[in-house]
Amino acid sequence: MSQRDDLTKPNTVGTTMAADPDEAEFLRRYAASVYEKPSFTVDLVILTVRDECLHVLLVKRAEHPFKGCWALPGGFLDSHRDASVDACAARKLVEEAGVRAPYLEQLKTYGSHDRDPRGWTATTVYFALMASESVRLLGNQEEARWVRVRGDAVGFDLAFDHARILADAVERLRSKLEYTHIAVHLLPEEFTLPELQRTYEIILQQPLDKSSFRRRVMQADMLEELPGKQRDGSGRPAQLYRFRDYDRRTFFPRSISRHAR
Amino acid sequence: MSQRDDLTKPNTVGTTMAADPDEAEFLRRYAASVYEKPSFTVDLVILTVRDECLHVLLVKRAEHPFKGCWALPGGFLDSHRDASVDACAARKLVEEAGVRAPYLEQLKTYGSHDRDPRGWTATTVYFALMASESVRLLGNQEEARWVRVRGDAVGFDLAFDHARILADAVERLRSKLEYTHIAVHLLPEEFTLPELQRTYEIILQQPLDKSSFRRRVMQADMLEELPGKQRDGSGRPAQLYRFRDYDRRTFFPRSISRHAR
DNA sequence: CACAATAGTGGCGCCAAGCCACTAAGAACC
DNA sequence: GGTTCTTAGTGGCTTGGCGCCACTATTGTG
Repeated sequence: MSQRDDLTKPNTVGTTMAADPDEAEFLRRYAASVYEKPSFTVDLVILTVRDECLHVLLVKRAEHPFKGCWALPGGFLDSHRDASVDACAARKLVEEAGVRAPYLEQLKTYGSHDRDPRGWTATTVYFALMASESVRLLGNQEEARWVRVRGDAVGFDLAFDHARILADAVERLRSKLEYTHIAVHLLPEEFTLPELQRTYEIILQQPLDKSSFRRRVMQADMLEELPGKQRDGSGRPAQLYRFRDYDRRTFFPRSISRHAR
Repeated sequence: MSQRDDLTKPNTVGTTMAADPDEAEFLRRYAASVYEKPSFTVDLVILTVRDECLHVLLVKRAEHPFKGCWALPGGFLDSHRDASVDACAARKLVEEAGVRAPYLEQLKTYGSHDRDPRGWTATTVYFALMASESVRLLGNQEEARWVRVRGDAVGFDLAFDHARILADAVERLRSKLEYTHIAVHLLPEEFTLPELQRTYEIILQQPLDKSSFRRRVMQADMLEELPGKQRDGSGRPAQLYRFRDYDRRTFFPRSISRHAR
């Protein structure tokens, strides 16, 4: 405990500091931490399903470094406007994608001296799910675009460590899909069971059995049947459902078994 | 996309900035984010099992705010010494608890304007598991102490939002115990199956069936039998085992069913 | 009216977990 | 030395959810 550099900070320095043999070392390190706080940003992995494929929202960087390169949307936390990291993520979601309140969850924080050529940065990454129908991109279409995700990557390089971050987000989405309901956030409010199953299949990249899937979903009692409503296609129309409670989290008793782990 | 305050930063300002109607607004917000970066710290929830109870390592704060209050160990990231947030957490683990390489996993990042009375701070929290036998507390015993966790809290107030953080860490530990092997990190290298089962029971706060537990663990093929070795007590001696591969992550095919969810 | 296409149901077997009774091996006590 | 206590370890039956697959239902189309 002799080398603690804990939450003691600026305003109290000099007031309650005891004369201590380690004081010089303490102050040296303290000064360093004060004057070289890492830059702190919040980035978003915004995912949706369209055209039978998982897509991620990317923006083209207008400035160096990685100028012209595609990157995850995000940016500096504004301590004046953002009451919390969560609030910052919600703000950026609105500003970048013009979306009301889809699923938003903190993924992980990435920070190192070399992830940004300009020096030490930390970014807290959130991942968001939304229905492709509810997306209206604001601003210049050339700056932001939905990009198809194949496997756990897009087909080209991303700025910074964003490729790694995207891969982590996709893996998290996959593993959560195995035992939770969250795929409903990738669909519009009203949807059919075959549509929901197709969404799971697209993300898990594996066909699912119709009967097992229906049993699983219906036993979880998470859907509300919309009486009389049906959606037609080329075959028999399918019953429309609505997700019952967007706040409740439903866990399935077993994971969907995946052949290749 | 008109209000992006992305990773553009100091050294490039003025060099590649285009004359833009939003430039004034951009610079105002940019300046704010540069001069008011939140303080960035790393805190640790270090957990162990001793005396049939979950314990967390707490330190007594020597400085304001919350002077004299118990808090999670942690402190400022030192951008000179810490190559990454993970490295910072590993360093603090050694400095605070004098431990080599136990289980260490990022939990979550907490950041807001009001979690610290001095202003905007963000902390990335890690949680660590270790065998109580391998713990040797360094420094003054009055500054750091193992504190019993009842439910998901200690019996008194903690500094900052550390009570909430502790509760989140305990919940994460519980949910991970339901489908992974990680409780082995709470035991010494050599242990018996009843000891492992007892560890699960203590953390899950629920008795487990011996037969089911043994089947589950043995089918996962994660333990190595230490031939001839037995540990004796008051009854029949139990077989000693060693965890086979500390890097591999084993998932059980089904969760342990918990009665009260 | 047959047929294609998609939605939805039902039944069988498997597998891991719950539950519980049983055996195994040592210590303590008489 | 045998009985009893205590804890370790095994085995068998039941249960519940999922994989699998066949079957029915309801629409459009030629």
